[in-house]
Amino acid sequence: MNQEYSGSGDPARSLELLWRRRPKPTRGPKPALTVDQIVTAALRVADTDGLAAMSMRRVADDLGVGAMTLYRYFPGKGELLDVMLDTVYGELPRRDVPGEWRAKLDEVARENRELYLRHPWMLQVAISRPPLGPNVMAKYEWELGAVEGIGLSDVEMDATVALVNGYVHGAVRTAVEAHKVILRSGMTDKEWWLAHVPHLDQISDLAKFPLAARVGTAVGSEFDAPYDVDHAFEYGLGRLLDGVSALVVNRSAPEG
Amino acid sequence: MNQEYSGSGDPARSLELLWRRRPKPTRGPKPALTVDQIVTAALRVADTDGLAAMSMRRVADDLGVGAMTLYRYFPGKGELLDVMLDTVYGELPRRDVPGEWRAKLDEVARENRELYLRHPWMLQVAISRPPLGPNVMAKYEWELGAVEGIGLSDVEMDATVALVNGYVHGAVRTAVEAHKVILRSGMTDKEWWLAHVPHLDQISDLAKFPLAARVGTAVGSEFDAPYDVDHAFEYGLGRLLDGVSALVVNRSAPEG
DNA sequence: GTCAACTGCGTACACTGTACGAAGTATAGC
DNA sequence: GCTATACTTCGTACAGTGTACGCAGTTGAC
Repeated sequence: MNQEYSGSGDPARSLELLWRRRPKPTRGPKPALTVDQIVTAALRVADTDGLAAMSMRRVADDLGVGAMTLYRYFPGKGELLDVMLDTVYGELPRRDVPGEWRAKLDEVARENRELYLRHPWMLQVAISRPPLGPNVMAKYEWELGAVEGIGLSDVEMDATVALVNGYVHGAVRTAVEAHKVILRSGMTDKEWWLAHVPHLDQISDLAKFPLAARVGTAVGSEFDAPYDVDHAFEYGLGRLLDGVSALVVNRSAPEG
Repeated sequence: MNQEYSGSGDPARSLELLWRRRPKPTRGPKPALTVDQIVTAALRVADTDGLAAMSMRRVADDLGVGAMTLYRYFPGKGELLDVMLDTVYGELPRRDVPGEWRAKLDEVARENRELYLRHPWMLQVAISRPPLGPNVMAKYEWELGAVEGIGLSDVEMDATVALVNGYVHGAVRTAVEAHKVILRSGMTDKEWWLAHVPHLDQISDLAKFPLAARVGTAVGSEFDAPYDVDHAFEYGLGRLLDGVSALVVNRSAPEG
């Protein structure tokens, strides 16, 4: 499976694609496709068969054109990924939760989680710099709104949003990988652990790792139900927001 | 660039490789290589030229053998990656910091960070299930030791360690990607932002995203020095440990 | 009518992991 | 010492990948 890279070519060309501001050509044959058609087809492939299946040839095949045709619309695969990302970010409801910052940040985390679960291929795209399309901009604006006016500096606001997003990314990726490996191997975590323990114990006395043996067994026994994946997510998010809370409280009472 | 997958084949064979417990063959020609030699060569390639360059052919070339020779020692690339991972985990100093759990968890985070920075290719390996080699076991044992005896359940201990490790993984990956993209594009974040803003403002009124424009500019202006990357790491880690602290304090005084 | 701009796309290149099978070598058992 | 067998190295082949290049056909501007 591939970890793809979002594009970092000519800014003007990228923004043109993201905002669909490409000037229509006057001469020459009418283009047979549109950017939207290609993005839709690519998203269909990625959603159903995963990012690894989303090759230029496969997307072109699904559209009934030759592979090289796509390069008339996108400079390369990276730019196509950029537009795919911006497009799915448009699915975020971006609800404005009433109340204090914590409820808002919580909503940010949950909506992002839902989005990742709906489009797991997103987790495999390394975004070095965000594609500045309409939906990415709106997402960032909405996320910053959750922590605006609570006493954080601009840089701290960005760091906080990035912290939450980073957490959600990592947590969902772990959960999705865990699920995929169960499908691939046909073994649950418990079965996997139980298949290894006898060999491991024979090769090297497990008593040398008492905590690992105890906790590993406890985790293996309890983490078979999907409930526990949700539970792990809630646990981490709770800790994270508690941590942000400690900072915010500090800022509200700067005498500390 | 590839995101590689660690192997999930036959447990007995994998453990044999990780612990170097392969029974020596009696008949036939003497093997020209050892597992350690191959792992060392593979690590050299990955460390210097990145994970994408670490192909079976390249490693074999560096060893002066044919590509298929490696398959006499490893079932596949995934298993080679497993042994590489376990090997580099052996570089962790695993210092026992005196004092309370927070200092110990802090040390866990910092040592893991150092390791990722020394072997950035680790960030691209999707570990669905950890390779249960000697160093991975020792690492897990050491990490659990940081949160043992402070009132958490076994599952909570595992979740806490996973939370810290997940944070470090995400934070370092972001920092490393940011650094790589600067080298690739020849632009700092600030330059990149300043190259996009004019086009962006022309395409769509930036005033529609007031927070994003304000914070984006602030972040772009301030985050050019390496100091700030460290600062972001410290900020996130501080928040995280604060959050864990809130839970631990709660457990110490169960009347809450 | 001509030309330039534009379209789709076939072919080619340098890669990847690894299945298969051929050819050579060292040893266990006699 | 001979042979069968287990074991080695490794060349070739296959089905993929992104995309550079260039050709052929189509359209609107002049």
